Amino acid sequence: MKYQYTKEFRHNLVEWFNHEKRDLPWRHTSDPYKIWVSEVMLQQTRVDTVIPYYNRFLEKYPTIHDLAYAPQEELLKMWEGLGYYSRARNLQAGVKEVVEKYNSVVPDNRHDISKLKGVGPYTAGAILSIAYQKPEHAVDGNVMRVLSRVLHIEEDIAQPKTRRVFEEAVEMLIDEQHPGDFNQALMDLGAMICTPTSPKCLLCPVRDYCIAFNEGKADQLPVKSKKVKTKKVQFKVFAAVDEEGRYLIEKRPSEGLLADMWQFPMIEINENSLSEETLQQNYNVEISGYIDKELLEFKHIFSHLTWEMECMQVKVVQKMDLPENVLFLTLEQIRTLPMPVPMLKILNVLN
DNA sequence: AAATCGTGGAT
DNA sequence: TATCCAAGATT
Repeated sequence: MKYQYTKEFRHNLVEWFNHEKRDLPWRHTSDPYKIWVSEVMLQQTRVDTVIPYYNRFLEKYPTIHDLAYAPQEELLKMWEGLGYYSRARNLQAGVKEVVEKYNSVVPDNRHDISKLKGVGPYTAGAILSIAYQKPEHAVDGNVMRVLSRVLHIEEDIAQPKTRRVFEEAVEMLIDEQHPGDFNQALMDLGAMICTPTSPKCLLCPVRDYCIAFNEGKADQLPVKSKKVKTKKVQFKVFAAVDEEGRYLIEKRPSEGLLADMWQFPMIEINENSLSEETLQQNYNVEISGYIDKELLEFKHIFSHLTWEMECMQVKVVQKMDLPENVLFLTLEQIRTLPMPVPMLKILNVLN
């Protein structure tokens, strides 16, 4: 874009934002901690999904100190259903570092803030520009889509190295007087006008400066390579209840998928062995009978894999030594533990 | 660089 | 039903 147009572009964009921006909870604060929480929750997550989580979370943890020393189990319960649970643990680790190393003041420069757990290039720029009015780029999917059209950039936005192209574009265009509004304006424009499909170009405040619109190519951008489809894994899941109504429950490992979340025991279906036998061996219990062999059947789709679950309710007899991270608990107790959505589905069909 | 890491809504 | 995808970060 020619330099004499950049001034009009940023003015029209920010002016549009001032009139049309959405009223969102995190837009009623300038507390860097609260901005931080919102930005982490919003990573790969829709605004409508985040809003109730954000409100509950900040009611529970009003200050950075409240979050820094919260019990991890409680923290994960607050995050339950939001997904990408490492975000919660990284956020707490980052917050704790700010409390202990920076005297509870969130750093106001990219060098320091980028070292915090869970704070990548986008989140760093978002906090710096929105909370501290620093002229820093904050390039997310919206920004890449909008600018790929405005500037007619055809690089594959699925390629990691492409982000730098858009960061440089923002550095050229950004309103240094209102950097937070400018960055949020690009994102709101992407969410409300310059949408992935059927962009509302006739309502766009910057269509005069949009190369793709003026060439009738808005719907052909951005260029994004496709991803592979999910792999399928089949499990037998056991609601294994003892004579006192307590269920076998286990905590997942602290790394990898659904880290530190609790689940009913699940055995990957194997051609060569019975899942019931594996359950008894792995958990050192004895199945004494079936209550419901077809309690529930469903599939749960993650971003990169699909779980096909066949759930059954069985009677079990406890033995002496349970493995680590395995407990027998009542349903009431289990409901206080953080569980992933597929396990909540099973919990919901038990009395 | 490419995989991993959740969930629910839209098309 | 299938696919995409939404304010990404980590490894």
